[in-house]
Amino acid sequence: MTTRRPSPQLSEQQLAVMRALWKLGEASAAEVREALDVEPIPAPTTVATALARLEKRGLVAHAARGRLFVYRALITEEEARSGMVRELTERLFAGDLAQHLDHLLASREVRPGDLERIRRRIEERARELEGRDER
Amino acid sequence: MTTRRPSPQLSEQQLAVMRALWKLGEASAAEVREALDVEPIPAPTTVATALARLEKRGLVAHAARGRLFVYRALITEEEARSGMVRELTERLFAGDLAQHLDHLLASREVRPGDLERIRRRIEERARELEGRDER
DNA sequence: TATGTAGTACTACATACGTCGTCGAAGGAG
DNA sequence: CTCCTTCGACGACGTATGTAGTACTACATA
Repeated sequence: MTTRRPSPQLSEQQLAVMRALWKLGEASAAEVREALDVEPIPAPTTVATALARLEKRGLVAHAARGRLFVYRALITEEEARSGMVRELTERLFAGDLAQHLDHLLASREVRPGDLERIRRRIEERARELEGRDER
Repeated sequence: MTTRRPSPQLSEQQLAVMRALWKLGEASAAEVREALDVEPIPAPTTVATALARLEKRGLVAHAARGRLFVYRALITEEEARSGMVRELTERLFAGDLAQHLDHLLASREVRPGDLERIRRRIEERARELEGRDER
């Protein structure tokens, strides 16, 4: 079911915060800050602000543990990824997944190994879709 | 070499303006506005502001034709697309193209027809990458 | 009990963007 | 020559975001 989900557009900094939460599960602002993989490490208040804003957007939530706030992500990494990728497909390829795939395959950085890997994926996918997806 | 290109992150509205320019080649702000595929159609000044800001970012340029400004895109649609897709691959898949492809193939919206199409694409690509030194 | 510390809340400032209103100059219509 | 229309220049306002200082508060400790 397609639950109403907040828009998944995340900036690099916001993604960094979410990644920390995905990794840690639950964490205080300070712990998130420790786990951030960015440089320079922002001030503690910066991280707190980022978390508060993400909460306002409905992407994270917090619970009070004593007077410490413990945050957790409300969407999974996979959901965030899917949303952002879908958004790009929408924007750039009018929602046409195949065009998006085409574009990637045409890109300069494709290596022969990638093709092999994708071939296998396609066969897997084809088998998956065979028995199930008829309407 | 990789010429320093302006960051390709474009919002939906900015993309709409760029699309108009790509379609028209050269156009005044009013012509761009006419060609915009958005609703509601923004005020003329809104389009002018958008163009001015895109120019500040180095994505478009203008020349005076009489007292009218004629704008043109400084990047191609393909360049914009590539930049934005690359950026997403970077952000979400640590730059790993194959992972990005995997993700698309795993997506719910893949249809059997897409797979066929991609299969052919892959074979083309494979031939291209192989016969590199003899063309 | 007096304080220092830690942690959230609030405020602030800058940039980017979507959206326009208004002003002023430059031409065209009379 | 005067008035109206047109178009760029500028400024404005609201939201989102990155970044952080300051204020307030509650707990631990001397």
